[in-house]
Amino acid sequence: MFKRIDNNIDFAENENKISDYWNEINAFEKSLDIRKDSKIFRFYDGPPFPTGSPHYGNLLAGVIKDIVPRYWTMRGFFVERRFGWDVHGLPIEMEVQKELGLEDPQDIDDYGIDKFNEACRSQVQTNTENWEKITRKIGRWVDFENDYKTMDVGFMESVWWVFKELYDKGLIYKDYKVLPYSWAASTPLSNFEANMDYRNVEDPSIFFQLEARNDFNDIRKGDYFLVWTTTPWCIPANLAIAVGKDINYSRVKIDSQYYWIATERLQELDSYDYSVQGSCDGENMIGGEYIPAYSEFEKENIGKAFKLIHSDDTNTGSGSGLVSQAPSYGESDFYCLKNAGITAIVDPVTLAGKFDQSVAGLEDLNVKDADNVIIKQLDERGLLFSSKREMHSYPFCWRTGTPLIYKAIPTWFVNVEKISDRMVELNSQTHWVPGFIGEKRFSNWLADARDWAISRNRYWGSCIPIWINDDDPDDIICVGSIEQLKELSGVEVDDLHKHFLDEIKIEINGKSYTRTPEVLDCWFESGSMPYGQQHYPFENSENFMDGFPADFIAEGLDQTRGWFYTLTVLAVSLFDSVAFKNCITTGMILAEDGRKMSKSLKNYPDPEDLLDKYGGDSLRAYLINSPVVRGEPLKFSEEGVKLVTRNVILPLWNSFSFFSNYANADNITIEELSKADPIENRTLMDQWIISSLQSLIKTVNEKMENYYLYEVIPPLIGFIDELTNWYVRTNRKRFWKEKDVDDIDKLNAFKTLHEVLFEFSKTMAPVLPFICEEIYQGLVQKQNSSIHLEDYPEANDQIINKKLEEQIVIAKKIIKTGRNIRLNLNLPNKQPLEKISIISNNASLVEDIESVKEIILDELNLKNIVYLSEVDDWYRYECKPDFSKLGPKLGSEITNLANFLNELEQNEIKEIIANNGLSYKQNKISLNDLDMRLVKLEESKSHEIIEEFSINLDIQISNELFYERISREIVSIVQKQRKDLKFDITDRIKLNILTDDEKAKASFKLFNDYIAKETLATEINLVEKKATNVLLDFKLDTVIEKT
RNA sequence: GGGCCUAUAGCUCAGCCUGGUUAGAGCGCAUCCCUGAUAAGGAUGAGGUCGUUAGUUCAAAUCUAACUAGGCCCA
Repeated sequence: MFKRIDNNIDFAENENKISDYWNEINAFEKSLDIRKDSKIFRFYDGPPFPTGSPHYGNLLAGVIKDIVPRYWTMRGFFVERRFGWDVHGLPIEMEVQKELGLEDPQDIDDYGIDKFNEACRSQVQTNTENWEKITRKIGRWVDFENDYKTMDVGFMESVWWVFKELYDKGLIYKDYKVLPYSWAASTPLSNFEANMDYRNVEDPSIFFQLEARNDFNDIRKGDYFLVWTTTPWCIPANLAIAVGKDINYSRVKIDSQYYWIATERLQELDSYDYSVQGSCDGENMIGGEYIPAYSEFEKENIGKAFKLIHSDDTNTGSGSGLVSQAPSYGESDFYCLKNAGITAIVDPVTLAGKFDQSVAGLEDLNVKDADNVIIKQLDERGLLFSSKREMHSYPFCWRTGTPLIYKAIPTWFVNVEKISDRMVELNSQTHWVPGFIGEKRFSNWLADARDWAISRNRYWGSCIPIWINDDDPDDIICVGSIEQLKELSGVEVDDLHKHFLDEIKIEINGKSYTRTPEVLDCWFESGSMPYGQQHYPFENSENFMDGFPADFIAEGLDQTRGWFYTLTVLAVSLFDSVAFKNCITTGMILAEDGRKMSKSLKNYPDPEDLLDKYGGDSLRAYLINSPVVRGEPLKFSEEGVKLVTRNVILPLWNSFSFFSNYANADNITIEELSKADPIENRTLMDQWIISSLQSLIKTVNEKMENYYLYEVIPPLIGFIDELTNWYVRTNRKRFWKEKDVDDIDKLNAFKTLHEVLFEFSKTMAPVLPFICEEIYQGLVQKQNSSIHLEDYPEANDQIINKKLEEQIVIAKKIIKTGRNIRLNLNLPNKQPLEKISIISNNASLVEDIESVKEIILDELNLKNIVYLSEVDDWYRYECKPDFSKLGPKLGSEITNLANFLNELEQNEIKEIIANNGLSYKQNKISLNDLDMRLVKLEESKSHEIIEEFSINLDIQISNELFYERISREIVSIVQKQRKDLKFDITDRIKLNILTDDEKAKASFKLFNDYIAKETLATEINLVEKKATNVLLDFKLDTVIEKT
């Protein structure tokens, strides 16, 4: 027995029940178990940071990472889905620091690194619960028990292996790198982190003057270079001045002094009385020497530094065209000096962001506080030319909120530049969706890749496994496993965190080695996840390659520089291979106002609340049917989620509840359904909906196999519309026919709908796992079953009937136009009409329409279709060139042709049609190259053109037709009454019709059987009486009661 | 400063790759119809200098260039 379904379903609550059911029967485990020996489809879960609760971007990624694995599982693959956690790194450390009230690294050292790291470990565990809850609510099946965390000892050991492999290949080196540096967190940051908090702040903008040491080309000894900077604190470490070799510079006289400034920046001197004494290009100045503002580092670097050098970054948009260069404090400065052959570097600033003791007057000053002191010192030395303050955008530490500085830090690098060409080459093997992400954005990024700084001066992370000789910094040992560490040090550890390793010394031949203190960038770990999650190569080494590279990964656009990149760098370095074969990249989800979603602005609905309101399926459908799956941004709107619920989920549910309720009412069982006719003996509509579904399945499989999710969802949703608005609506009557009248047709209808719902919910199951499960359960009624254990449907070409599908398209057009005619003439559909004329001389069209005749008659409430071939009585032709076809052939001549065609007479056009074309100025033009349009001869509301033919509705209403109208109105009234009185759909009634109108009585006489049948009236009486309710142009009452 | 993406109806977006003379949908709005599957459905209508400018072309929303604005990533 099929169940009675309450239409007022609460989707969220229902989903919760389904989740429980899945847990009960271990559906997820089972779906993996039954595929255990199948071919492997390898999926990598991109590890999220478990800080805060998941946002819509995480949910979107989760949805895609659910749809694709569900699909391939149903296609018969074994798809392991292990949840991954990226638990190391600054975010967690900062959370813990805040909780423990530890402000800076000194505090952490005092508190104890061991206690601090253990606090981080337990913080991770508390944060993960939220994720599990929401993951369940969006219906994602993923293994939380057999998850991997980057802090697992196995994972960390694999990271060591990765590191050592790279080290052995010569891809790891140590150098200075100028990095965004947070003095408060006492650590260099990634550029990514540095970009997270740019603020507009006021900083000094000063011109200072440095004296030329010697004559050099056009430069005279004693001339001053006007140098510009917005970071005065860098001046003590200044080692060069950058000019642009193609920029023109002027030698200017003010009073008795000579200054050099870019010619285009002379406006800076407008308030001075100056005269230009000469000029030359920067090219000629390169190599000139000057006397630095601070003498502290002069001696050791004189001759090597304090020179004019070229920089591409010099411009004349602001400043003076001469830029102060301090290689320790600016990345471009660092590279400019390197390119100019200057290797000197000085750095008087400590890791705490304060000056050390080397510069007089600046001792222990924070760099930002030093700005003013330095300006004063310059002034005292007569070197300050001018000073003001300017607003500009400056990076701040995203965690501590203090300004970042740039600083040369001893850093461990991966030599990415060495492999970047190979990365680009290999990347072409990966199938990116959408394509432009991989072909353009990611490929460009790989081509321009810079070496990757992988060390962090922090605590909670994988450790760099390098031990350095205490007496010789060039003598280092890279350790690749716990076993090797034991051999070298005699200590066996079962945890590889910093507080377990820092104490371990390696002694060899009387030499003592100590571990380098840095930890690894946590991106190094996320890039290592293919190996880490398997504890490769310490375990799983035999079958590792079965699942590498991944068949599929998915993340947001932001990960092109993150996870996608680190996976690629490491896979190319280790195996000369891509890390993933298929990658779906999603766009960013913005708030409805188009800005970033921001917790403080509260410009978006809370994900959990939203899920509780609309359910996971709705959110899934909304996200997956949006621009994000094409890599474009989505402005998230709750209204959009609501609309999807209404337009997709509800109609689907309604078509199921329709089936189930009527099957229940008629006691139809699954066994009985099997007695239905084979498809080819069922009605055209039955064959049509089945054929449409098979065509859909074909398309869906094609698109899914290529990961084009955004081309899958629209056809799926389109089918729901076909099913509910065409199939169910046009076939309703067959379902509620009385028993014993036409049982086999009824059974066929039920069987068809059952079949279609069954196949369709399987097709839709990866996308909408909850509602499809619920429908499936209702349809199959099998204990411990789940739709997600089924095989995915594959199209059966035998039952695809393209011709029929096209015929229905024509029928739909006729029905639509017919309804329009009724609307314009104020002829409601309840009024039956005698006939419709199809006006065409195309025999095959007549044939097509004839085969779907019944549908048209039914939908338009007509008695007959007639075919008229005297088209001249109805419409004429207008003829234009088909520009897209003839344009390339004729060129400018096409305008003349258009004019020529426009002036043709009807008989001339007909001749063209008869000749199947014409010749025009030596060009043969076939009928196909022309654009024929039909135009009505007379203005008529009942006659309309439909592309290549026209229809005319007979609008004469005979008495008989009007009586029939009345009977339909009566049925409608009674049905409404039944509904208002909350009668069950199966309740039989006694019906009294009260009226004294002659037409109504006539109608009753003719149609009382019809009325009785439609309203399930077992008894029906006409009572001659004055009535009160107005019906059409008379009065009539109906009274019903249950029998 | 660089790379990539976006700009089309009041709002959200198709169409652009492959140029073709009537630029489409959904929502919203207005009017109407239908309803014993309906937190529904259907129809009709109003609503567009296709971001700006220049170019290529017989023909530009579509191709090219520059510009403007926004986004993402990088510097």
